[in-house]
Amino acid sequence: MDGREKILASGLELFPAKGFHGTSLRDIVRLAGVSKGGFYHHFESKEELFAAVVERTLFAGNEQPAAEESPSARSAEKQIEELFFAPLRRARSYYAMVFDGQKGSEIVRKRISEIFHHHIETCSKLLRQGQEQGEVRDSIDCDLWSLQIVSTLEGCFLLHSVSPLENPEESLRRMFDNIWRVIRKVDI
Amino acid sequence: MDGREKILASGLELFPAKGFHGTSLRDIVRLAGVSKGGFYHHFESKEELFAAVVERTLFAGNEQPAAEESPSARSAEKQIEELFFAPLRRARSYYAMVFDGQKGSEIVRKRISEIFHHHIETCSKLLRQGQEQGEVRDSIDCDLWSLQIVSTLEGCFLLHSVSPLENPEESLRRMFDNIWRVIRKVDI
Amino acid sequence: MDGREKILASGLELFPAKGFHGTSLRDIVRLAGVSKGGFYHHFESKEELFAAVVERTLFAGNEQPAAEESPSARSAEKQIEELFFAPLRRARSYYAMVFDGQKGSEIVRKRISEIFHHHIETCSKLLRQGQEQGEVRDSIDCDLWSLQIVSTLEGCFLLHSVSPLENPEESLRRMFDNIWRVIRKVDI
Amino acid sequence: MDGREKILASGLELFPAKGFHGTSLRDIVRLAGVSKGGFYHHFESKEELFAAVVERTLFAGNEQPAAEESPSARSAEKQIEELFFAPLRRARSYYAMVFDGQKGSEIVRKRISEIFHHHIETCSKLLRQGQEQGEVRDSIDCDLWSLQIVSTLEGCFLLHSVSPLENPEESLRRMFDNIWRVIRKVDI
DNA sequence: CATGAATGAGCCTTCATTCAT
DNA sequence: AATGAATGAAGGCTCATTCAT
Repeated sequence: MDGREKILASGLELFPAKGFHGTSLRDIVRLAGVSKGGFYHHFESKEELFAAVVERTLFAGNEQPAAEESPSARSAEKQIEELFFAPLRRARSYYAMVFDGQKGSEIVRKRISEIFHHHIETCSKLLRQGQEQGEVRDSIDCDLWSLQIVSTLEGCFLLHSVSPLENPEESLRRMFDNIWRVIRKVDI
Repeated sequence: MDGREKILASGLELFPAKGFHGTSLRDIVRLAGVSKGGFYHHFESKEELFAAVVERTLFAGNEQPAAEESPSARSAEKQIEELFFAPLRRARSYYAMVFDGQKGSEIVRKRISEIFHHHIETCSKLLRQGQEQGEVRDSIDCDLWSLQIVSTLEGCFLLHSVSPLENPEESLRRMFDNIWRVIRKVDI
Repeated sequence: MDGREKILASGLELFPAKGFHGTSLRDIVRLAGVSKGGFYHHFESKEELFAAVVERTLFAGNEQPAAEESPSARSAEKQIEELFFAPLRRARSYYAMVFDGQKGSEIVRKRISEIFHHHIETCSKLLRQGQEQGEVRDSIDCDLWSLQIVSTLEGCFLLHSVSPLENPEESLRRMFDNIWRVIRKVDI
Repeated sequence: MDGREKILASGLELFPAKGFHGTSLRDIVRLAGVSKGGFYHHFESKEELFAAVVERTLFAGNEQPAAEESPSARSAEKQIEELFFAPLRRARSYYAMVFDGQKGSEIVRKRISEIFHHHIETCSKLLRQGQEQGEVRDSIDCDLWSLQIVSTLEGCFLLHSVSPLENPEESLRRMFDNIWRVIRKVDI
């Protein structure tokens, strides 16, 4: 493993664990066993290393499905599943890396966690109310659908925040409709 | 508007725009028109202000639906919609605030944006392939459902990263099933 | 107990425990249960309070012997003993208060402690060597006299540092002679 | 003289003159002619430099006697004298450095000085009273022995305050006895 | 008498980056 | 290619003190 690779490995370990700002160059070069000069020999800046680490984290191991151009024999479902299930473990690393605001701040992390839970529980309760009032199908698992609704919305907000969607409100509304078409008691 | 309120207003403006680490106390107190000492008279730390700003951003204006205990006359759908659509605008602020890693780093921001787009497009392409092969309903909007799939997964990862779900893989798989039950050509 | 007295009591508690610089006005007024304004109503500055606390610590309870002018019936030994033994307990408070340099600095405190011990042990060892070589009386307790020698010297340095003696080297040498006249094997 | 040495030299000059808290890093690096970053390249903290300076002040030049293991030809008296007289000049630096409480506070310094003098004078007066009443040998120099008594006690308090003695009262009493055995008129 | 919000200079420390060797 | 001493701006935060109320 040469210098560049050792530095990348350090980044892969430190950024997810401590975030961008929580990781100093000193940490990186110490773990990698290179000098500061050595670091700048391989990377232009700390940021460049971070970008490289994000890249590896999100992509490592699933470039193949994307590259596939010809209609595949495998089902779309299978392929999509593969495309997204593989990153599950990497995903936490990724968010940990990028969600820098909460690092080192138990106060903030806890508060955000509480807020998310509050959303999920409120939604779940409303779904159960809907069941009681004959608006929502009795057969659905309110906790699961609550998670699904909140996940969808949070995910959409997230995507929109990183790179603006053209018409986020419209998109959200249509995704919302998709969900309600399934869980509403009287199908249209 | 007294000192504390002016500081909060500054935080509400600066954190979403420049992230936690990108916003210095100097920026905050200058904008608020108070002294550094004044800041620490009202808040214990920069972090405490950040937590307060996160709170306001995510909660301001929609505590009411949660508080409602008695079965409401309004439909669950309507209420859930209200619960989550109101925060749409605030949400971007929120993610911008918390997604600190990308602040001040155009390289990284762009790369993450590219990666998300790549996911969405790959998924969309696979859905179209599925339509061609008779696996996926012809009537669905592949772009919308691709966005919905990616949003759901990203949102779930996000929730899991902030506060671990009990069985994230199982939950993800069941949400995935929910989706495929709708878009698969042959209903079960 | 009025305001001034409550503040003094706080100082008496905090300065010995945390030193001058380790004790903030905030600590003082909080413990005393007065406002900052209240503090400055009773004392001109933090320093003035410190001086008042030093005063009380070193003098409380033994002004009497000093005031006594007429030849007393009690023996000088008894009186000197009373003069200096009473402050034993206060003394630690006093030094703790004034030895500010080591507060909050375990490194420094430990090092100084080591150095003192090293002095005492070295001296003790030399005395024992002296006994073996017939220079020092066999009957003396080397550990005790080592402590006595070091105490005398440290104390002299200390006095000299706070307010310069006229001829410290001469004084030290004569005190040293006083000691050796007692412990040397062959009395002159 | 390299960076580290220049910084140490600055510490050796500034800490004794202005105390730990009275000396700012700015002072140190300015005098040493290095940058703040440079300082932290050589020392972990201001405290570490302080510890290093204490070390040099108290030990420079007299490690040798301590190292000597084999019975020496020189007399114990000579060696002890060397061990402790050398530090006389350094001692003032040392106490000045560590007695931070009085720095910048003429009020306090003066008061402490007064108190010490008061002790010495009171003791001297009592000794003279003892001479008049036939309790104390006429031949002793009351001023010198007063200084010796106060030095011994202050030194003992000091040692005890920095690192507690096992039985300070007992030790004090025995040292006191040692002194009185010499100065009391009627030997027992 | 008493309050406590406000001050702002100053504190120690960290940081990514540079460059002579 | 590699080193690591040096940089110095900027960081968050504390402090004794003041003063309008």
